[in-house]
Amino acid sequence: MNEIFKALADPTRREILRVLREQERSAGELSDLFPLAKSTLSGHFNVLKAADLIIQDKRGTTITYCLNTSVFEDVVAHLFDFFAPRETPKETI
Amino acid sequence: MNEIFKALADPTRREILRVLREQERSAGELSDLFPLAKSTLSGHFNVLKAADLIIQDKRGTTITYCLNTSVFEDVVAHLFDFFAPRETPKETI
DNA sequence: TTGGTATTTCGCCAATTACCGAAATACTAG
DNA sequence: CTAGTATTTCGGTAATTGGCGAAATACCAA
Repeated sequence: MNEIFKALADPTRREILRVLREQERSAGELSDLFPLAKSTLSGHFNVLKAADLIIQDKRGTTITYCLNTSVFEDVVAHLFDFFAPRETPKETI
Repeated sequence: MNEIFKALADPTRREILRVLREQERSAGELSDLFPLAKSTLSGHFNVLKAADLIIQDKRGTTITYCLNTSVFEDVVAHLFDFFAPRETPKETI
């Protein structure tokens, strides 16, 4: 979970996730949307992959990334770790 | 919102929030719970304060910190920015 | 005012991070 | 195999970050 929060700390990576929320895109398409070097974007993809926030799909020389929404609940659950009211434990009964 | 995600990126700060979720505590009490220099903890409090994640209450020489749960919904809402299914826009109608 | 306690600020350091351009890798049509 | 495209890896840099100890600040009882 630390990886996820670390990944979300960077605004560019959050923007990448926002874009992928609309639809999956190739590395090239993503790089066209950001004023950054392709190598930089590649590094960001690695961080997001390591955090399981995106999924990579290789087709020939093209790599497509899509959002991994299944981690969403995990993130929210962990947010409850420090944001939920103290009465939460009882309410779960 | 960038401040919040930046604040949440550090495990120590997340732990601080977890502790404050149980109950508010003074800077000294918090520092007793972490194997870190008081100055380091003070730095962490500053980050959390800047992100509006905690609220500071001064009483004499004692400073008490408590969790600011009102930002929780904001955080979750922003999580929807990149995690919500693409159908969300319609469902909000 | 002094001394003691509570806490923050400051200066320094090592590690990490985001960014870049060049080089390398992966793939494929011709 | 070659050339071209797609993408990543690599090495370098500047900025940021988390940690520390010392100094400074804030407060208050005596």
